[in-house]
Amino acid sequence: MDHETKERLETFLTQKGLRRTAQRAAILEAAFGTTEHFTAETLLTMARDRDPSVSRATVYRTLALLTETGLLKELDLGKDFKFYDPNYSKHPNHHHIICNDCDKIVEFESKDIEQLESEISHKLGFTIGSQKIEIRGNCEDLKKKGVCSNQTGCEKKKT
Amino acid sequence: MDHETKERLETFLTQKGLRRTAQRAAILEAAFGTTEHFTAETLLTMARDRDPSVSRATVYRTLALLTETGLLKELDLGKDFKFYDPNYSKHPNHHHIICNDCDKIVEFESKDIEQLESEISHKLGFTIGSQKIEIRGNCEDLKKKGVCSNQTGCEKKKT
DNA sequence: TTAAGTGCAAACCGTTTGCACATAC
DNA sequence: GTATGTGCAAACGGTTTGCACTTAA
Repeated sequence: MDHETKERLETFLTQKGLRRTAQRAAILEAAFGTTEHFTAETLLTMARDRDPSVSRATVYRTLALLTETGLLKELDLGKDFKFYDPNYSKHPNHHHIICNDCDKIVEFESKDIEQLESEISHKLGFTIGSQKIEIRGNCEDLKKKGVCSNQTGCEKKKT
Repeated sequence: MDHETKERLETFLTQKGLRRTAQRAAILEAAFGTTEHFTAETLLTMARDRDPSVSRATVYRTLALLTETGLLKELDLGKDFKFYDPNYSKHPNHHHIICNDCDKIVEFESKDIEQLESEISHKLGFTIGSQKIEIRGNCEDLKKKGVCSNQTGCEKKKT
């Protein structure tokens, strides 16, 4: 976790008047110690690696705090559970391209597309709020290696 | 429901070897008798207006058949339930702009955006599959009239 | 006649919440 | 000391499913 992120998290705790608990520390380190997208369940696992006492309830409660402050972005990728994106506050305008084979997620930005969307919205009588683009396709790994690099990205289990 | 749609539904039933039941008829008429997006629950209500014997289970089972055949498009609009789009098979490349105030959904297409997305995907090493764009904003109704036209679009209740 | 379809109620599963206990301040 | 935070288990809500009954073909 870089220094800037650490500082942002400190500010977050202070401004909201939140207590520094061991569980919150473990969850924050887990969430922002990666640039990968994760689910509530994988975050629980990662946080428990740091502090086994972390409960599922606290993970969900902390996720709610982080998303409403904008430190995490909630993603709806068509699965029946949510993903969380720890890169959003640094790159608020990025979009996602997702591999259908291995669920690998790559981020991109495009001023051109944003401009076009803005024009279309205006023509349709809308004041634009947010834009979300999700491209699905196939990454090169399957073709090249016969298997994607990330086949294990989505399995989940309870404890 | 126009003649072309009717024909498509006939083909759908025949090709899948599905029986023509009163309940299916009611659900199909409800689903394709509108160009609006709907939820499973609103479809249940609409189908029951035609045949009160329709059950929630049959609605869900029929929705599964229609989406896997491509006659309906399942939409994930960030709510905790799914929307279904009956216009998709006629306009497979359209996207959505949604009013944050009233949940009004307007559809649009853009070859330019598709082209840009295609280029970006290629650069990132992806073979493009599908593209999904969701713009959120505010429609003009609230500003003009002080209220959106569609405030009742999303409430749901069980029976 | 009989396999496909249906309604009902229970199960499912990710997420939320009430409550009693623990703890940061 | 006390309000905030926590773990646990139960509740929640949209969706799915097992089962016995119905019905189209």
